[in-house]
Amino acid sequence: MTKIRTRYAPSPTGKMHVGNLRTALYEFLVAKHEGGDFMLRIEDTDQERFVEGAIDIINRTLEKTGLTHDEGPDKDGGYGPYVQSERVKTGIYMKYAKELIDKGEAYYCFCDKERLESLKTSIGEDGKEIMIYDKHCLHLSKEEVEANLAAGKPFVIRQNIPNEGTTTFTDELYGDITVENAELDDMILIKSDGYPTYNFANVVDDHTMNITHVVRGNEYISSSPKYQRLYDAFGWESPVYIHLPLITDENHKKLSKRSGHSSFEDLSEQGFVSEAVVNFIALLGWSPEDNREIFSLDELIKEFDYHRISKSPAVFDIVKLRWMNGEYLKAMDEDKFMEMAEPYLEKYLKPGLDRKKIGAMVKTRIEVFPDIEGLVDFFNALPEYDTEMYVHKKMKTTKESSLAVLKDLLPILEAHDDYSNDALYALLQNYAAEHEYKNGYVLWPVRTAVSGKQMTPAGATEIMEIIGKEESIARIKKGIELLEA
RNA sequence: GGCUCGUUGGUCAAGCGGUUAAGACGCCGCCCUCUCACGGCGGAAACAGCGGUUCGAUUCCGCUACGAGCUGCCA
Repeated sequence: MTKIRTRYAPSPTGKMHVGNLRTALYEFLVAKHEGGDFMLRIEDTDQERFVEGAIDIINRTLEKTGLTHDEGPDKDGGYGPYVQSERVKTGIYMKYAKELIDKGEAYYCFCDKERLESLKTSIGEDGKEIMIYDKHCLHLSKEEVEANLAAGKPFVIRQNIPNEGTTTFTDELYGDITVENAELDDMILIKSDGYPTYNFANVVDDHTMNITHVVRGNEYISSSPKYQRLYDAFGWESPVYIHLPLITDENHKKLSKRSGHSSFEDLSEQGFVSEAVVNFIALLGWSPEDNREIFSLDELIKEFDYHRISKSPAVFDIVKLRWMNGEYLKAMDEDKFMEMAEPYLEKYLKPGLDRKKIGAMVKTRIEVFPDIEGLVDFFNALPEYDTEMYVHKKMKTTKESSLAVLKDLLPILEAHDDYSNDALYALLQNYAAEHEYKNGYVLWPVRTAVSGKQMTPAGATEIMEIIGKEESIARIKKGIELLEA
């Protein structure tokens, strides 16, 4: 069996969309699962849409996600160049286009904008326009074509598709797909600027670069019959096609910038770790044989069987991604977690607080790093709070009981000097036992007083350990004051 | 409008003619517990509709509905 070769062929037009990232991931996995090669090819034939810096984003994203390519612009594997604009200079596309013209499978077209415009017909209420080229230039005589060319008249080269018959191609997931040739437009192969269209370049490149498996988004299914005709016209063996289902937003529409999490960069900024993102999108449209959900990239390579890719579109559920990210955070070793959490802790905590202790508290309680802010804010300063918080049914506490406990405890805590968690806990537990109170009966009011919050990432005594004796006493006094008011 | 593809709980999904139709997220309840979270246990919740084929359809076929994609000198 020949070695599998796949390619990720993005056009450098901006951020890395998660749909594109998933395509890249699947292409990578299809190849790596069988020990094949994964290649990066830059499709920049549309100079108008080219965005400066977009190639850097692609490279950076691929690197961060671990989708390392075996060949690409920066890694020659003997099939270069790997950037289409550079391939244009080699004349490869024009050469193959002319070959098609010789075979009668393509032809020069000199129609100008106005004529093309007149071919448009609008349909439906929304004023949508469609255009089917009428093969006008196909009927030009050889002499006319020569004359036009000699006169330097701008031209494009179109694919010649007959009006009769059908064309069939085979997708690994969707099976045979057949369309009437009459439905197929004579698409442009070479643009008037001499650049090939994606439609043409992709066929020429995939063949000349020896790509065995073409993995791409579902949106290409409609044009695949045209590509198939190109392969057939050249007499080339067509690659294995694997078309991927769409990823949509919660409204089942194409993921857009508006959703706020449509690109890998957005997600990184929102505090998601790349391993979780990769794991999550792997499961958007593919599932393993067993019920496992947490996969490292290496495990994905091992388990990935492209036959199990689904055919229906998937909604990008940010809530589940958050859960998965939380799983990654919990499983992360302490050092790495602290390293990644540090910038956030530093940002959200005032100096002097024990960031290491607080980081450990927060580890099982956050899903993404920015969640830290809302959990630790009370360490910096006691927030304003409602004394209703002292009332807790299960702890059997009321405002009165809380006030009594706090007043009772104040001198004890003032006299006590060891503000370590263990010592404080022993002290309070002891106090509760002496008075035959349940632990919660005394700990609830203390925790409320020192935090001013309904819920905290730590217990009363842990909080006191962090903020220290002076601040603890001050907050308890404040609590007494509020309760007495 | 035409063509193509799709349709299992709110979401991701297993299933590939006979099942009490998995599992996960989310939601709810209980337990654990110095609150919350973690963890453990349990619950509600689905085969789009209609016709075939078949002894038997979520699974196969057709139609309808709904959704999506394509219909660019964009990819």
